[in-house]
Amino acid sequence: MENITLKRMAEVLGLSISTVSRALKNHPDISASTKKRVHEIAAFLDYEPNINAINLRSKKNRVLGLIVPTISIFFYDSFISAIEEECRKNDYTLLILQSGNDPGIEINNLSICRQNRVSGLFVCLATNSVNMKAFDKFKEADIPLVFFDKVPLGKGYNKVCIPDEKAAKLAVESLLKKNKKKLLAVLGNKSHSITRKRLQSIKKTISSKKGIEIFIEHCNSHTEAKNITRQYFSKKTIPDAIFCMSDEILIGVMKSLNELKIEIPAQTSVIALSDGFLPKFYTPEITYIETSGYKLGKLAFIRMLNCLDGKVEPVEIFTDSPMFKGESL
Amino acid sequence: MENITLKRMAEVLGLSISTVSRALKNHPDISASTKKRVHEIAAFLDYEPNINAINLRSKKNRVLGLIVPTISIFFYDSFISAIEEECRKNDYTLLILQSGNDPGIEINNLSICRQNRVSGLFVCLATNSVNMKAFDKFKEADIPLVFFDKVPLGKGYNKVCIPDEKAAKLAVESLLKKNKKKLLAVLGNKSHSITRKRLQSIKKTISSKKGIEIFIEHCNSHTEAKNITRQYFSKKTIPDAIFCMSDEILIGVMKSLNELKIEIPAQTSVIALSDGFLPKFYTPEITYIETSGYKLGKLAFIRMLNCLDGKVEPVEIFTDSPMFKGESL
DNA sequence: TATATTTATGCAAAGGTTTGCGGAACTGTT
DNA sequence: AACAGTTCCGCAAACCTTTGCATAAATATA
Repeated sequence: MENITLKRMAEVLGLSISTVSRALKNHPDISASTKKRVHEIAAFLDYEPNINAINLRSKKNRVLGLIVPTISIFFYDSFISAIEEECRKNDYTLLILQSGNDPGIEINNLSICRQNRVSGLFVCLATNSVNMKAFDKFKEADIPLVFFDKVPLGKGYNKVCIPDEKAAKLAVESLLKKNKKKLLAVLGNKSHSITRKRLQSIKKTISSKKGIEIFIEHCNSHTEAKNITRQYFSKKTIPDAIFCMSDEILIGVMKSLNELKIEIPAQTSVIALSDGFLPKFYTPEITYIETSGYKLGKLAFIRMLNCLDGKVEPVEIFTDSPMFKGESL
Repeated sequence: MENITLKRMAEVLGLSISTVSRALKNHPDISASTKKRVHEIAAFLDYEPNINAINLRSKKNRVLGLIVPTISIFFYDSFISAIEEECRKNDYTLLILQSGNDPGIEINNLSICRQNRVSGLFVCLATNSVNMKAFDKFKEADIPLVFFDKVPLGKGYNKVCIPDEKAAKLAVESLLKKNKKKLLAVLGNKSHSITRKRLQSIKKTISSKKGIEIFIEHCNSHTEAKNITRQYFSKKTIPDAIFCMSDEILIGVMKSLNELKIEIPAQTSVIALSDGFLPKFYTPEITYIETSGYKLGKLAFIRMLNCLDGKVEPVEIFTDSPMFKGESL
């Protein structure tokens, strides 16, 4: 089926292309009657402007890139969901790419983004991304970069983050308030910025109190989290509280506790940083500090719009992270 | 920063645009030495072809659309993950849009897809989509449509599906084999094609057996599933098995069973159709028939490529759906 | 040496849209 | 009747790439 273009409609109506174009945009130069005719034929023929021509002409692509380790994991999916919503509302097209946590693929994805002339880019770094050179090229090209979740170290980047320190502090304080003395903290990959921040905050919060024993463990998957938990809870004296850094870790931890028939909170308390979906499906429901991918997405998008508007000074901003009380403390 | 174009490189090298273009594509007309010079400068300047110009010129967009009720839910996220992988491998750009189960937004999304001149479109219908007219326009325009999961009724569409009948049958048979007599089947929205198919298969499977009691319930969320389950399990005589049509339902059902401290499988058995992620995190692990979004995505993509290759006769194809045994029967 | 062939490159058009500028055709003013 | 001011519309260029065709230079053939 032939594509409907301005040219085609111009022919049909006996007008010039420019007149048709202006009529569709309600340009004041065009008479009301002509506008009416043009709009009618456009509706009748289901005219849709060719976005490639528009982009080419305007040298601006209303496309935003989004690079994420994987789509199908808690947090990222809700982040993406928020970004998609906003893109749709703001007439942006969203180009989603997965890195699979592979820095090589990540570089490739950046190339795809440049080919697609993205106007801006959301990035959650792969675990081992350390060389920021490929990202810096975007900055040089004045393409805004907004990092989220796994963000780079340096000062010169836009970062939209969970308030890691605050959230971890809140969680640990809640445990201390319940007089817990022997804590197990299960954290994610050491090299992640979020892991470092959360760990640091935990240590700092503990340090002001006396007589608290804490075990710090790192893991890369729910399976590892499960195994670690089993080790600790197969002993005679078990921790009286567990801090889970993420949903993925919570899953592993809970699996172990359930298998070992550890009663929550009678034998041990559980608190997690979580997107909020999972904790409600355990019994008892798990108390958690919300780390909402959806909220983070909304925030990241606002920051992106600001960047696109010219506010390019890199900033670091945070979502709120309220506590939701379950029955697990 | 100025954009690097063929023209720019041609100026730098003192060549014509066409020569540069051909050199980059290793056209035999161009001398080896010229090719070398061109490739070098292209690499040096980080040249990336302008995809809009290419698309405009070729009248073909390597863009695939994907419309889904929501990204952040089991099954869809893994479906999307599979599609993204394949798009990346095959040099397609993926345009993901959420309908929020709203037929109005769905129509809008179709319009966005047409603006973006998608070459093909994956669709999971919104709950209440009944008017296929907007979709049929794509068929008229020879833009392949591949429906998945929630598919339309008629014959004339490509459908990539879970083998609903087979999977439901397998699940129910497993329950019957364990001598279960009083079944609760919790299903999703009545108007979904998948619900109808699964229900029909359940009834048929039961009908050949004598003395089986079955309760059919429909719901639209895990909350509803939870409430329904509570009703059934607060009575004196409780069902001795539950069939959960999806992960979302499984979540609600399990929440109720856990709250009521119903022992699985001692007091009641549980079986589900599931993407496979959740069942492993319950204790005991839930036996499930796999309905893999990831596999479905891979299959859908293959079908899409075939369509784009000209094999346009609409077909209905199915993934496999093996059973994974947990301890819940 | 004159002609035919090969090799290497350039010209120009097309794809669809936007927009500055110019220009008819009118309306209204002296 | 001569002029200025409106109103409405069209021309053409630009955005970047690809590609059929033409052309110039170099080589081979007679």
